[in-house]
Amino acid sequence: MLPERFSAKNFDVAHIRSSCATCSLRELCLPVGLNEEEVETLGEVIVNKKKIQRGGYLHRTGAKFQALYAVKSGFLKTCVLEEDGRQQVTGFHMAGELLGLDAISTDMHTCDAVALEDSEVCEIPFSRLEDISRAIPSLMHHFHKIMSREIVRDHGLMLLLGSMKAEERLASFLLNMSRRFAIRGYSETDFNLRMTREEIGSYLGLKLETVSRAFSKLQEDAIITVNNKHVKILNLERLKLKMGNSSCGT
Amino acid sequence: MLPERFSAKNFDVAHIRSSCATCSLRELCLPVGLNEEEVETLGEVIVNKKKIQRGGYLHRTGAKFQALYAVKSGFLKTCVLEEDGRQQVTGFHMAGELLGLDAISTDMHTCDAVALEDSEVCEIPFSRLEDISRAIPSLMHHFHKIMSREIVRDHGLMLLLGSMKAEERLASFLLNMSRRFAIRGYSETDFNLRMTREEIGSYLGLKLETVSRAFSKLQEDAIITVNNKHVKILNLERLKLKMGNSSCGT
DNA sequence: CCCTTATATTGATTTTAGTCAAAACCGGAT
DNA sequence: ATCCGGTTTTGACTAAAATCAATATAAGGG
Repeated sequence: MLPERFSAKNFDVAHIRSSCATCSLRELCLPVGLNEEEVETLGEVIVNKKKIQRGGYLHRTGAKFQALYAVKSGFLKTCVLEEDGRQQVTGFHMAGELLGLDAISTDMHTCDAVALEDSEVCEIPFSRLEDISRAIPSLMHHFHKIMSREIVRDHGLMLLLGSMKAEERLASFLLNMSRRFAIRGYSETDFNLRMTREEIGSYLGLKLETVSRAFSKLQEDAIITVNNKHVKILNLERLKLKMGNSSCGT
Repeated sequence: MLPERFSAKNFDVAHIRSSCATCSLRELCLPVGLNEEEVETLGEVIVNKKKIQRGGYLHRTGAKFQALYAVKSGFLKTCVLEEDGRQQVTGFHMAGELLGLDAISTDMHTCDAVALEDSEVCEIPFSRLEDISRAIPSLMHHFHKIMSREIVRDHGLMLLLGSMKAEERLASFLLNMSRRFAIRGYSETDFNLRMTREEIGSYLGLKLETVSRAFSKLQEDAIITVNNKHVKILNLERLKLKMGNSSCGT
């Protein structure tokens, strides 16, 4: 039931003092293999727990950067906006994921982070994280990996935005959601989306009507069923095929 | 003539022993304000200088990650490819910029890096950079800023790919090139592009014909002149307007 | 519970970019 | 200089998604 990562050998849950630390550790140190003392050290960094109501902002563009945020529970989106009001959702974020990496660059947040459902995050003061990184090289290295992974993820999204058709984009998106739910121990074929068609569209570079049509098309083809935000994947394999081949099949 | 950054107060060119170090320092430590000793230390990290011929690969997808590369001279592109042959140029890179950040994530390069003209790069062994970061906190922090900036850059590109029309994308691209040439002391209104229309198209999520038409359109409107790879920006302000407003003006 | 508002679906039409094809152009090699 | 392959431009046509518009459906507040 629980995600596989929770069984990591070097990790003993008894050493984590707050449940808040747990959430950050999941992303930040579980795969590192810290010893008990190191986990203690890190646990001390993660101080504040914040609750954000559905629709509330975790941070806004331009706000001073103080801390990274590890999502403890809930679901958030991040989005950047142009002066002319154009908006782009740059990501959806669920438990165990890290937010705010973009803000290190200029000490200001470059995007809005909005809760799509009531959420909890842990604050990780960044300067303290850097200090501790010096003492724990494996933590530093792991942090670098996390940042790098974010870059790789963005490149994947650029490929999607630059070269896929509407249906392929949606298939890709659904498979991504599916995988992330699976990692967290939820069903990979049956889930509720938290975001609107418009938000999906923004993320995928499509208008909401196009997203809706793409959903309908996948349903017609009996690859998924969709009722509003509730999605069932009937045929994972065919969904993967949809993503890969614009020329092949219907 | 020389970019403004070269006059940074805490930087004395006499302490840099190899010209190779110079190139990396430009990206990696100039803005940090290292003292002389620290610059020495960093200088020792940057060992190999590599030359890559036009058309040659700096690294290929899947290759083992050993080092970051700082571009010393020349011009490179990075691109990711899908199994089905689909390709997306994820960036163009010129002197002073850092390549390979994506590879930290999995210890493998996730993209190809190809020289678009004869180029030179400095190798920065990553594990040594991490070691030295421990000794020089400001260097570590600056490195984090560089990674973060890459994420911000990617978000900008996602906004472009997700919400701009062909002409806006091209305008945005030309302004980006213009700015980067300007930083390096070259003309911001008169330059030669190193990449083909196809590569520009891939980067912008457009087909080469569409790129060509967009060039022609900007020329018709007397905003630029274009002869093959040679571009002159006649009216920077109007070019900026093109980028910002899909609805406004012709 | 109903009412109001936000969200989602579907259709008709227009706009945009992609595709296919031909011609012009450029640059490097002989 | 000339030839050749790769690149660029332009045109005609097609495909895809955006836009406009009308309903339909769901969700939240009183």
